[in-house]
Amino acid sequence: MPELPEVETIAALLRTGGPDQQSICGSQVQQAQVLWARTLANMRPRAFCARIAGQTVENVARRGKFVVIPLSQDTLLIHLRMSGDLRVEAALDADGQPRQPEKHDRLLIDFMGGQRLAFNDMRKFGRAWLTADTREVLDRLGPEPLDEALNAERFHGMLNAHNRQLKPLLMDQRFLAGLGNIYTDEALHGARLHPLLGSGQLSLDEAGRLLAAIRAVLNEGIRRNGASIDWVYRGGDFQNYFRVYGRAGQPCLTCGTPITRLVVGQRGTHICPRCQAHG
DNA sequence: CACGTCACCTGCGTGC
DNA sequence: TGCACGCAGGTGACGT
Repeated sequence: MPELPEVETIAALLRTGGPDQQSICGSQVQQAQVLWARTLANMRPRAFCARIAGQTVENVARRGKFVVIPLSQDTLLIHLRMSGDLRVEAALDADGQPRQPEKHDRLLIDFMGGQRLAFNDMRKFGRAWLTADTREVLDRLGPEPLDEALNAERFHGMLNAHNRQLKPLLMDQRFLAGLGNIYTDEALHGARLHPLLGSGQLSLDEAGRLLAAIRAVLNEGIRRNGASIDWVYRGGDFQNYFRVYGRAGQPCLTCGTPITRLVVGQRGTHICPRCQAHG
């Protein structure tokens, strides 16, 4: 799934529009269709459709990996998990008939004025919440890695408050909001840190390096409109600039040593064994 | 508290 | 060709 840069790209496209689509801001919901009930995290389909109808989209933002869509009464929160995607299209086809859902569409929101927001999610892991109080969903998230209020000293303190394997800690959304498997591997390589290092052992210098590397990969991901892999989210090209992720056996772009793959916390993990020597 | 395992889902690539 | 298996950008519930 989309990690922070992909979610940011998707949210920005919905908020400001793009070459082939308009912004959804200011649009009023005409009706919704729920094609897979479990996509709704906190409501049943009938209640969701009744409650969202008539509300107007005020903005589209992001918090961690959540797409945050404030409406006139409630807020729609969407988490894309592994395979989710959001697209905007015309609600009616060329003949004026309601457009048929695409394969794996789970939720459709039609607006007055003829636009449709479609939540497509092959693996059905994605979730949507409609709530008047976003805190009940977002409260558990850690800080935003790109928030300037976070600095090396604070980050060092956060890391040292635990003694956990570095990679699973970075991917824990309660610790820091937005990193997933790809950007974590890329950031650890950028910081020359092994994913299994104990977070409690990092020095201030290492914490500062790690925070800078996290921001560098996230900012580059955003600048390139995210990564597009296989059938999941298309649009960005950051996948062409990975330095370790998916490159097992290929030379490290820094030192030439073959990249190796290991498993950390059940997730495929890619490192340069020379640049990221353990201990 | 930290870590491992499994569950939730569908689809693709690989090897027999 | 068929089929089993491993793998996939995430998260949460358990058990140890």
